[in-house]
Amino acid sequence: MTDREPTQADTVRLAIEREIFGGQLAPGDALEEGRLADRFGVSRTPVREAITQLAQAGLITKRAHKRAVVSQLDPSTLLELFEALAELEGAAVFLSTSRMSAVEKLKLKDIHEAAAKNLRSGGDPNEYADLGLAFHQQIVRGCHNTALIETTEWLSLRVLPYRRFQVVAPGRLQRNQTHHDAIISTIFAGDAESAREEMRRHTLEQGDALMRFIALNKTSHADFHPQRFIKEQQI
Amino acid sequence: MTDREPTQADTVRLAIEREIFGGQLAPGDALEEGRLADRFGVSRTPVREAITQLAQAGLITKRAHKRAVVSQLDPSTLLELFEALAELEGAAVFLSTSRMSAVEKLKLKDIHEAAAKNLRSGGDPNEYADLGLAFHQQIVRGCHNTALIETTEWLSLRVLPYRRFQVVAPGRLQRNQTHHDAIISTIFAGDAESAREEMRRHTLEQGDALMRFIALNKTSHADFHPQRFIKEQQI
DNA sequence: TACCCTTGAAGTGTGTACACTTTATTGACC
DNA sequence: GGTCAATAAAGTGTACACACTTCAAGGGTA
Repeated sequence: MTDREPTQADTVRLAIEREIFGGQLAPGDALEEGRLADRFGVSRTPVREAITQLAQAGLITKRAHKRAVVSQLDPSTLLELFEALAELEGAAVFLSTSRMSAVEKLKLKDIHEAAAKNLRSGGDPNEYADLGLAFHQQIVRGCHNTALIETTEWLSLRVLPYRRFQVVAPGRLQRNQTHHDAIISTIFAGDAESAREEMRRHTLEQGDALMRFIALNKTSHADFHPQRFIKEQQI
Repeated sequence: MTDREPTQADTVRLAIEREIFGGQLAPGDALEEGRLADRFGVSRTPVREAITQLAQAGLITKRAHKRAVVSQLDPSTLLELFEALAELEGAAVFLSTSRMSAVEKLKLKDIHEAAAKNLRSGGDPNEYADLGLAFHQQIVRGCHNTALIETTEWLSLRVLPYRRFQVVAPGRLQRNQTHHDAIISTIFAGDAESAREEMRRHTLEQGDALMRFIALNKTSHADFHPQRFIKEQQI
């Protein structure tokens, strides 16, 4: 949708994205064009362009003459996003069930089994989280509908800073894996409608679990810093 | 997602949008920053910003150091978009069935009946098209999930320049109305799953009809100008 | 003291200049 | 005449300057 060889605006955009996902920039933090320009050693022009793009992607929020801020997702918005995502991923798996190639299905199984192994051997929860994301991504991409894939991943991006989260909730991992078991079974059975239903329920529950976790761990969600939590609470 | 009081960049963006939907700017047309700046009496800076936003919205396509171009939707892309849209609108109506208020349902019925009346009395097909869009929009918004609504409307925007199209296909209107009948029945019956299914089928068929129309009316889709066709072929 | 107005600083929005990339054109060479 | 390289033209990407808006602090008035 954008460029071939990266322009400075792209470089800046990617850098800001990384900082958001990495937790250096937390939801609610303000982005001041001048400082960013200095920090990245460019002028304000490409910074402004990067901010515009990120705003359009929903990752940051911008109003005229006001500073841009990293999008703050309050619980109800988060719930809405997960509900929408559940529908989109459900739609994707519905199509994927009949459209994934043998190779793609095999790769999905590999990811799933790597996750199972990680779980049995008590491996790194962050690695498990990555495998979980890969699992979802592999299914979504299996629908071979670029528009649907891009839309789903666009939405997914917005909750990504929060999604890794569930790894810290006790018992979540095993339950998550059980869901994935069910999903993969329906896919291999070719039961598209059940696959959709399983996926919807699963993603919705991820959202619920996240909500509960937030409610338990913060009195206010105003200064809520996902990645920092991960670091603090991890084994 | 953007501003409160419109900045020049917003004004330009809206103007370009209107020209795209109005057909003055056809898919494939190049947007040259300098000329647009002159035409709107502003400098290139706000024009660039408008273009960036429109590119992110998918309405125009941009690559580094190349001129921006009004997005060209080839048939396969168009088909993908309609398939994705069918899933999204299906998801929305699934939720809307249980979430629409009595007032919202009434308004939906009003729109539907106005469309029926237009059809019986052989009214303006363009008005019918508008009512059709309103029908879909009313259902989508009934799901009360901002994320899902915005995502659906975002996707819908991309096919909008093509969607009005069906009005010129013979027999389409009546068939369209029958579909809407079915959808509205399932909603009022509270059968969410059937509503989803009806909606999916309906939107998919809209896409199919459009594809057939394009195939019939153009040897090449390269210089395909939606709104001009509407004007030429209308009663 | 409370309220409002002024005033300054900080930061965004836009105009303009220029460098760099792409594309079209010309002319030389085969 | 056709092909390719050099060159000019066009257009984008970025830097910088300045105007305008917002926000906060301070001072004057009731």
